[in-house]
Amino acid sequence: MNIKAPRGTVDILPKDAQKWQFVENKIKGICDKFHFDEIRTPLFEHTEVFARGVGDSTDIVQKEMYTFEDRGGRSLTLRPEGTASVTRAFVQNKLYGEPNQPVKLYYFMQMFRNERPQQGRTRQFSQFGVEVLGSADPAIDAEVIDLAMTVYKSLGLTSLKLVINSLGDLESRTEYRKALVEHFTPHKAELCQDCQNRLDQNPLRILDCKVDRDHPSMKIAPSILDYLNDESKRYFDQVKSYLDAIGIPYEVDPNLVRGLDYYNHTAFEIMSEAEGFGAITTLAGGGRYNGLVEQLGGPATPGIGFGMGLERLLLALEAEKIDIPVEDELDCYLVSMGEQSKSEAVRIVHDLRINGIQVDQDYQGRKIKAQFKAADRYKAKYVLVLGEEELEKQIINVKEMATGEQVEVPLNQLIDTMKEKLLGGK
RNA sequence: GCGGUCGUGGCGAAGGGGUUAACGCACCGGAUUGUGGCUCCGGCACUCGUGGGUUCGAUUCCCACCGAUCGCCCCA
Repeated sequence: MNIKAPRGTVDILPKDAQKWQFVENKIKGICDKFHFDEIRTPLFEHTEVFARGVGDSTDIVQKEMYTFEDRGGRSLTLRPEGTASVTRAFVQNKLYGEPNQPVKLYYFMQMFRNERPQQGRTRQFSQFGVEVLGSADPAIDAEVIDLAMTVYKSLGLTSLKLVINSLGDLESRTEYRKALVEHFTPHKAELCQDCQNRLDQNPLRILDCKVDRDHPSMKIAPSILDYLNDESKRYFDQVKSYLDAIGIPYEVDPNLVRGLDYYNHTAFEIMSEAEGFGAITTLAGGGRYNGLVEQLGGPATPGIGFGMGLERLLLALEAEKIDIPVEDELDCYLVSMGEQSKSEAVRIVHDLRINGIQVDQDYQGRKIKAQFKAADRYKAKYVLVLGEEELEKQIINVKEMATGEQVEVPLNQLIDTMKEKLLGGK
């Protein structure tokens, strides 16, 4: 039997799980302020959802999906990203018919992509994401970006860079695509294999190719910004002016095209510039996808969202040396000895717990001294000592570990006493 | 899919062809027959990722494979 977790998957052990909880709770609090509601969708979808939603020409669909057949011969795929799934749910459940529009959703979901793992990239990973469906107001674009930035800032990150671009509407994009094909075709033979394919399938993606980055034709390639029609240009300007109004600095990068097919108008990416961060610096990416709902069979509905990598968020926190508070103290530890005290100990532990007191005891058959050592290791604030003597007198010894002071408490007053000490009498 | 580095106890880590594989941390027991954090003493790897080869003999040398990790393409 292979007892190792599959490549590209990791266990999140208790110490780290606390960090995850902290981060998740923080983010949920922010989503609440922004008035977003949570959505949860299935771990897998019919393969077409991603093939059509994400786009056939993308790396995700072409080589990274975990696709399998179920027993009925249906092709299913573990979700590689959130937007297509959420949009499918939006269409299927007719959320476009809800009175409250736009529909503002957030999610915490596991994603799966079959890639070679490295720092900040695993085959199963976690994303926090947001999708707003039903509004084409540039102010909501700014709000979505604001939400992402607020998450990072509230956790204490400072070395961030927001990059934005506009891919324009369908008309602008079509014009631009034509111009790019014209521009690159004479150089086709000099481009990398990937880019030669991209020229036919998705010429925009040539722009963010790292291999051909320094090719002379790249530097003089037409810019999308020159091909935006008036409406697209106005939309982009408004998004930028709202960002200015909020006070979020950004950098416009005409080469930022994003990997997925469904984007138009606003595209953005947030990167970490922290020292010692790995080779992968993208923390979050997103954009507007006004045609996606229709593509998945719903009524024409604009949408915008982003996906934020949580593993990368935690890496960024580490890189900026931001400590996440980890709760590692224990209110009480009960030390008992002797057969008779054991059943009394079991009862006391139960009673304390249902009265709101955190307490644990020994289950290893340890001696007194070792039980105290354990209590010390657990950073117990109080040790409750129960032995034959105490039992006989119907009392229990309560020792405060920090001071070493120990007092006798009648058994029937233990709960009140501990509530008093730990919960301030509440 | 491709390239670099690495693979010795729970963790960190030394070593090097030859009777018992350092050391540190952690853990367990004792000194202290019912009280922690300090100290001292003791215990804790049928064995050095797996398989094969060289050799009288390999954890140490060679090969293959597997795994981890970092990087490339791309992305969260």
